Amino acid sequence: MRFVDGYLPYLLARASHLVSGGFHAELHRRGVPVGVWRVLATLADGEPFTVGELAERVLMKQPTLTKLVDRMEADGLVRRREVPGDRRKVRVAITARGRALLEPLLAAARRHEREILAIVAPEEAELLKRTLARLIAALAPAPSAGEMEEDHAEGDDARGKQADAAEGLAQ
Amino acid sequence: MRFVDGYLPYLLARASHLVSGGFHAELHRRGVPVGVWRVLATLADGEPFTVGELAERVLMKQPTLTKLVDRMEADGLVRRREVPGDRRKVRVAITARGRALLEPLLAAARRHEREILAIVAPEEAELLKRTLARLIAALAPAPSAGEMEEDHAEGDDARGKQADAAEGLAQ
DNA sequence: CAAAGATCTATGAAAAAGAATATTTTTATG
DNA sequence: CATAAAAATATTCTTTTTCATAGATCTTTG
Repeated sequence: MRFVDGYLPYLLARASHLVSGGFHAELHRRGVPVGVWRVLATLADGEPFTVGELAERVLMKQPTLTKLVDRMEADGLVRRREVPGDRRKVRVAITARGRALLEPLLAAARRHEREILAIVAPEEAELLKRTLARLIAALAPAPSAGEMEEDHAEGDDARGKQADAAEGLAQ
Repeated sequence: MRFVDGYLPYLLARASHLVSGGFHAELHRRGVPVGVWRVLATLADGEPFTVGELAERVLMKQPTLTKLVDRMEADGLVRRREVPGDRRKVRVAITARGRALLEPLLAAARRHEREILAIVAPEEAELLKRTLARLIAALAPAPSAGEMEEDHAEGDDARGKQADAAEGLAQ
């Protein structure tokens, strides 16, 4: 057996690549860049994120995301709003237009996920998700404990959200 | 819970990103681009691959890989050799120089993988790998049944090695 | 409280990736 | 067998990403 075939990082990378591949093809047909999808999906529930937080979540470098947000803002898909307490930060929120673009993509994504999940047994799928979540929790940078303020009054967007609990970070 | 937090493709992508992240930082310190590592690791056991096969395995587009191979060939890390039966194809093989660069990276990669595996229970880790392998097998393009000829006689390279790392690093 | 350091986003130049297509060789077809 | 279609790699041109750093604001501390 070749080295990479048993190497966890490679298995993860390849599985990720293949799993996302099908949906990315779908995005491509619709003319939606992958980054745009990822940003919109992350902002789906209406809670805005700062550029840094968002970059971390969409797995991009901060300058890359800044420029992507520039483009998306120009297209009216998201907008920047200032953060009350801290004028260095900027929060990125989805707009109604962004939501309109996102909606059918979300539906397609759910369909696609179902196809993927059909490949493995249901309990196995559950365990897979849990294990991945554990890896993520153990490796993701700790949210700096001040990230859970609640004050972003929605302007043009309706939404409710649910800032959730502090991360485990045991290990 | 946010949409993406339960969405398998995202869990895979983020876990992959975080898991590889630590090692990529190590590569960066050593001045080795990620693509170079991936190509060398894929060629580690000496078997050469055509550009297309290699691109599929290292998760790059073919033109991207062609250009990476150009650079690596210029650096003497790999070399192209023609394929006997088909003059369209080119096989990319690791060189002694490439192997020399790879060796310590492999050791570091094994160390890193051990750290990661320590996060989850051993049986869980095994199941994780198996599940990922199953997804990959189900989604990867079928090898066209003619890919398994054996004739790559090594020219300038010594073969067979086994740099395995000791290093505890349990946690 | 002023200065130094840290944090956050943006920017600019350089490198890499991507899309489309050219080129060469192989395979299939009438 | 000639020609059309397919396949594999390379190339060109454009867009995106990356690296390094600037600019601005916040935090710490002597």
